[in-house]
Amino acid sequence: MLPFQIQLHPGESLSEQIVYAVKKAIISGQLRPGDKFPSVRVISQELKINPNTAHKVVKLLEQKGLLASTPGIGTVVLPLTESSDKEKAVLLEGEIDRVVVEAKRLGIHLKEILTKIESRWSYFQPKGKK
Amino acid sequence: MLPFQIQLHPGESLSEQIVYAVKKAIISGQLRPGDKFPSVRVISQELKINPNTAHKVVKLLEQKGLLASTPGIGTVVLPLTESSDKEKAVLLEGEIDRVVVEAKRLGIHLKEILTKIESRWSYFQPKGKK
DNA sequence: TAACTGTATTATATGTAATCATACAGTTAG
DNA sequence: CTAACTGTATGATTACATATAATACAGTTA
Repeated sequence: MLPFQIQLHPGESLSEQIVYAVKKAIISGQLRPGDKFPSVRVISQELKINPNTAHKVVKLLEQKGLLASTPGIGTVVLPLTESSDKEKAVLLEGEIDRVVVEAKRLGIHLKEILTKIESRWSYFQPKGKK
Repeated sequence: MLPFQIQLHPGESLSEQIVYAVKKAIISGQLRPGDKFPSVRVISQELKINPNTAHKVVKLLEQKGLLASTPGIGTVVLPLTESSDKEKAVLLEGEIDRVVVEAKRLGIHLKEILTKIESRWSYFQPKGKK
């Protein structure tokens, strides 16, 4: 059993979908700093994907600073780090604009968006489990 | 001169980039309901892209209900329509989650996100021009 | 009629994603 | 030491989406 949930959708990039699922698991506390991350081979077997694709996922998440790999040992989950202002700016200008543009297109009101953001924020809030 | 601004970035889908630029122009009031939309051939010349790609853009925007095309006549901008609850749900579950997940990963606070959303909301607000 | 519109077709080049198959080197339990 | 696990690297292949290219056709309008 993998330490994150994922339901693969056809048409989208496999690796991107998995990367996103792992991100969710980490920020929601399902995967905690220090936790052992499943090996490339285990992931490929569980998800029935090619080991190369699984390795690509781990490599991407390592580049983003979410995981750390050591040859011969394995991969572990890193603590969430405060990001630079530049990284923040990229997010704020990119992802947020996308939400705002789509919301306006669909005729959704500002208040509705703000409420939903807060709602999802709580949804992903780590619970103190275990 | 095209009625929308765009600066093409390499690596991303041409058509998707243009579709997004047009969306921005419409929701910000740069393109208004009833306005004539440039022809496939004009777009292809101005942006130096293939007519087929330009046509694909128009077709996509028509499917999403932003434009309406009539053979022999041309293409016009449609008014923004209230969307169904299903469309809203898709946005809210998809794009919003993406923002929330990324924000949490980068260690940004909820308040910061809400403030930025409001800020961008005003930024795209149509001004009463002309 | 001429010049504009949207639309359709077929072919081609390109880039990327994912697979398959191997291989190598570091670590660790037995 | 050996076996079995780790991450990592490489090359070949398949599949698919994107964008281009070159035409062609039909409706509209001055």
